[in-house]
Amino acid sequence: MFKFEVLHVCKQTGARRGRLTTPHGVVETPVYMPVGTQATVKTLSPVELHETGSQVILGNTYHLHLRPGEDIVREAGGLHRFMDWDGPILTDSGGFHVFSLSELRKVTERGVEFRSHLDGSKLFMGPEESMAIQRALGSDIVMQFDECSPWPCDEKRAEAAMYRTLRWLDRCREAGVGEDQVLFPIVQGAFYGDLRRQCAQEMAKLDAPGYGIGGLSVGEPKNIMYDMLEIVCPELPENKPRYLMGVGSPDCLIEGSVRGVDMFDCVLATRVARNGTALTHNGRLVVRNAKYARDFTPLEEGCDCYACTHFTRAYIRHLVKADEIFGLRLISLHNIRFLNRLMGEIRTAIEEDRLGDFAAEYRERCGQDRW
RNA sequence: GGCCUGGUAGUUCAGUUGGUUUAGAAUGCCAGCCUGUCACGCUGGAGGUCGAGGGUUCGAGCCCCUUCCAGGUCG
Repeated sequence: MFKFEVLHVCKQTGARRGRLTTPHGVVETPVYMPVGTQATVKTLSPVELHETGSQVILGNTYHLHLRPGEDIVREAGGLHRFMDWDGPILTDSGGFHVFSLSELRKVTERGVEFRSHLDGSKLFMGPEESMAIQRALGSDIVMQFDECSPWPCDEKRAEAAMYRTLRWLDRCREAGVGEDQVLFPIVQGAFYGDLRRQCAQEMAKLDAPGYGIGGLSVGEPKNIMYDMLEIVCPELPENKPRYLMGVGSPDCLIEGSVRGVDMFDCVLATRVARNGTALTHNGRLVVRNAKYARDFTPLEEGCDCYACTHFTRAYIRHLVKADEIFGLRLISLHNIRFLNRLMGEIRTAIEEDRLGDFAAEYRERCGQDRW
């Protein structure tokens, strides 16, 4: 029921054009996955998500565990039915969030003791707990419970986290996932090539159904992230999908694909949307800016999304300035559509063996930090 | 017409017995930021002849006089 095929490898770059088959549908890769942390991609309905061409979305174990609690989701018939999304869902393990969101956390070999950001209550999550929660959620792809190192991070600490992630992976496998679920290990090793290589090699031996690459895009320069990808990807099995976690600025999606990544997720598109920034082929467009007050053109000329085919920059700017929710929805809709279209262009470029040219063109047009 | 009360950033207001240098805040405005989303914000910036004029004083947004404006109230 779960399968990944590499359909074509770009002759210019080695990038992969693939197809992932899950119990809830087929996913063409490379793919961008919108993030629905709390069982919703903020401001958008599942119908709208489908209209943006989204193929698979994320849910977050940490958040859904705290609220409403996985027992309620299970009673509802699983996450798909609970939120009425019939496509594939990938769930994060909660490992990252007990580090990034929770104060007063205490990491031991058994797991992580942390305090809820909601009410301060003391909670515990380890590999077994994470697996149990994700089984209850019923996602298609389950991520292992891992330990993510911060940026910067000394090598000793990074090594310890990497080995602990390997040990926790064993326990996740032992605890097991549901019949219609698959478990992805997560390659750690911070910003040390040797650690990354070693971790990837160890995990590759398991011939897992797919692999996460974690601990990147946590504040380090992009070039370091790209270096790590160049070390990790060649070590992973060719016929298994590679998922670069938390990455999703347009330039990173392209550079990641070039280096052999198949799946991406990111909150950036929806977060910046809620702050009045649209993504376009010419870089970011801060539609909130005064210069768009009388601009009666769409966010992006030629875009086929609902926002661009019906509304102007002037109108959307007005909505954002007036704090109208509809404005945030329209930009979210556009941004997700934009990334899905971008991924489509990347897939086509791979099929036509010209992703290298595509990437070069993009770099020239937008530069690295204008996206 | 008489008597009160009040006029300080675009707006709503603080400004202690007249005395620390560039008169503060909120909001709005302008800009930047946001990469496995607690939250949605976070950071910075511009903006005031303190209604006007005169006076007292070493020194006035604060005190005095005149005047204009707004609101209230009495005839």
